[in-house]
Amino acid sequence: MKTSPRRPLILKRRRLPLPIQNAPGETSGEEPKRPPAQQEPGQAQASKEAAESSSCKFPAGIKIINHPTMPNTQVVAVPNNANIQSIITALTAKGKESGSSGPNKFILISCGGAPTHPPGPQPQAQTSNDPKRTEVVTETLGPKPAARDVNLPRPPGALPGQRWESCGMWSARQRAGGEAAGCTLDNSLTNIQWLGKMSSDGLGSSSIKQEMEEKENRHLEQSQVEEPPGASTSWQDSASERPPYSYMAMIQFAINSTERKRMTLKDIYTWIEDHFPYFKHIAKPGWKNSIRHNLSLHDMFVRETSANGKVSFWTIHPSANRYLTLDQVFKPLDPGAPQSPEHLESQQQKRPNPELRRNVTIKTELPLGARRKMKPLLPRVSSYLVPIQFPVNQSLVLQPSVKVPLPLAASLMSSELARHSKRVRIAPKVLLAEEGVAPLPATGPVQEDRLLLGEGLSPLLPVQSIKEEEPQPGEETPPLGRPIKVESPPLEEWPSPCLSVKEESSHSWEGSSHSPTPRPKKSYSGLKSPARCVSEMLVIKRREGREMSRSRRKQHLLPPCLDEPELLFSEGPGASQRATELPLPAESSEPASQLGYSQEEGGPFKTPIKETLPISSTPSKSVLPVTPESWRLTPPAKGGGLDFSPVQPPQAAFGPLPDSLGPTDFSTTPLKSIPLFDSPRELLNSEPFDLTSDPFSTSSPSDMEVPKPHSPGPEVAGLSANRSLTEGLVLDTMNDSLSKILLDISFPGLEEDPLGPDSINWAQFIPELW
DNA sequence: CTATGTAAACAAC
DNA sequence: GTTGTTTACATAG
Repeated sequence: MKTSPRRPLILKRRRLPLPIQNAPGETSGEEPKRPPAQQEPGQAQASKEAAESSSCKFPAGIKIINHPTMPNTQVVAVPNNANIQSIITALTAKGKESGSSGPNKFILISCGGAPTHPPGPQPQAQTSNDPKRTEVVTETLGPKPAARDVNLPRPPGALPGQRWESCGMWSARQRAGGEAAGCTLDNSLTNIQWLGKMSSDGLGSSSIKQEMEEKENRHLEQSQVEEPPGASTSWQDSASERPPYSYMAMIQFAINSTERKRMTLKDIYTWIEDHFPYFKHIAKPGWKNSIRHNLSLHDMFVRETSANGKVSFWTIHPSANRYLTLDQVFKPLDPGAPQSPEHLESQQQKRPNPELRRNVTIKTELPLGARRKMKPLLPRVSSYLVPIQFPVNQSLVLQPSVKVPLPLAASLMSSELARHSKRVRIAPKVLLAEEGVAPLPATGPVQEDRLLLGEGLSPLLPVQSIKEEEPQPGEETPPLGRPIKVESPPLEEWPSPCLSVKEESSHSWEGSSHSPTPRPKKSYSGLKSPARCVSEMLVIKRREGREMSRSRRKQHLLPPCLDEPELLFSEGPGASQRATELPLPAESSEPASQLGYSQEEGGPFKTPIKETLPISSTPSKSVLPVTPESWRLTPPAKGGGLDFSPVQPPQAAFGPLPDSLGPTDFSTTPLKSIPLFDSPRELLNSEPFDLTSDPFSTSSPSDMEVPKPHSPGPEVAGLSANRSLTEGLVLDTMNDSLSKILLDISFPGLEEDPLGPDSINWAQFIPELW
């Protein structure tokens, strides 16, 4: 597929059969795996049917009302279990029929309904039911061309209970499953999956891809360490070709394929061999040396020792972990089916294009084999859209929580960033030194990315950190000295409590702090105390060091913060507090806010480092250009391209979200849709959160009642209690675009009603919703 | 320069 | 021999 530049992919995708309702969202279901690209036919049909019928008629439960203030715009309340695709198809037909003179824009919002999805668990977040949501914000989806899929967040499997972490847009494929899985974010912001998902989750149900992904993930996870070789099948064909992923990326895939997100060296070897036959059959034996070399070299890989000290597990520093999984990345290219740009490689690396989103253009492939069947997806950067991070999953609705915005913003930012710049790295690598940040789950200073991402998985962090424990029960950790070696430097380095990080010995910078060991290598510890460190340090040691020798030492992670975007809220840094301490996801309380800043964190982190990140991964250097440093993210992964940014969804943040608001009436809020921005960036610039802007064409100012404050942070925060954000879709049949939007719902009841007089009481229009 | 990939020397088990 | 850490070199971008 190519993408036309403007045409929203989504629409295209629409054609595909999405799984409908039912979605499979659940994990359970699972469909058989299908190739990613396509969906099942059957479904497709179904959708068609729906569509057709729909042209005018829509499934039961769907409510359509004219938007009070926006011309040619109708608000469509879709039951959760409805097949969103069908609805979209029908609406599109309807809009086309109407042409410019009639309703040609539709704002879809979930109104509850039987949830198809997963039954069970719902995250707290969900509450989808609330209907109240209305308007606003934006998003991005779409338009852009390349987008691939946005994933919606929740993995089916994810348990609500666990906080889901939604990974936000990025898919979280990983199921969290029991563990925390992290979410994986996909890096690709572009995924469209969300569509599918929406259905399931929010609107409809199903997302095809996700499922697929999940499946894969499952495999991975299940197999965790060892999977059956077959799993990777996708590739198999290409077996003999060298995978387009760097060792770093493969290691991440391997580690992230496990629930615990840790793996022994041997298992890493095994996983790689199983998934990439090339290494099993063709590569020289030296590849293992390279794996080890990469593990030692990159700070993002942290070695943890079991409690008893007998077993070493390699983990990915939470701050740097983008939770990449093979599925996310890889897609078989088929000759026939070209994947689209999307897949392209991410490569960031390779492609110089700055802007191009990877998508399209790129494809690049690796030099090597030139084409590999596997395509690397994109990674980190997002393409245009950033997905929203809300946990959309289930319901579209975002949680009302106030904070939400931030996260979103963050996410957006990140994505954007990515876009703009070249690759943004979302997940920065943290410099170790600097890092401090990361790990902390709870306390820590912010973790930037993680937060963003999703750390949500909160569990992850903790888990990981904890990891020690589990493993060997027996041992346990001795607290004190656990067997492990931790050498971590004192706080500074990694703040995170949990994780262990390795330290670097070398860092001079850090050196200072840490002490002791002559050479510290990494350490990990289990928990470290919570010290948070300040990242201030940040120094970059990095290479800068030439100090070090020239050789490369470990690549440090950058502090995420740095990268992070403060952007979102551009404004203000001030506003944001950086959360230094953000609570963990778990904490919940205010997740969002936290998240938000998390990004900002940058502060803490920031990487001084040269702009370029020292880090290893690296996507590209380019990053900078675009955005200055504000966020520069570092991509951790360098993998050939794959770095995926870690983007993490802020799930946690959301997760916690309260459902709190009950539905109340909201008053109005006009919707603002998001225009399709070409670039996410635009969105951002445009004030992401600002509700004000109206995407849709016109937007009437009036409409915008939304708070929108300009100031980002605040804004978000600003949402008053009576308001909530939720996610919705804007279908513009004039442009054939489908965009995600955040709806800001306000509840009129409250005195405060920000909206003001103007506001509209949606309840009046769509009682069902509320 | 940076990111990667390789190879290899060493050290600790 | 395995696992880890580090150096060196080489190469592509």
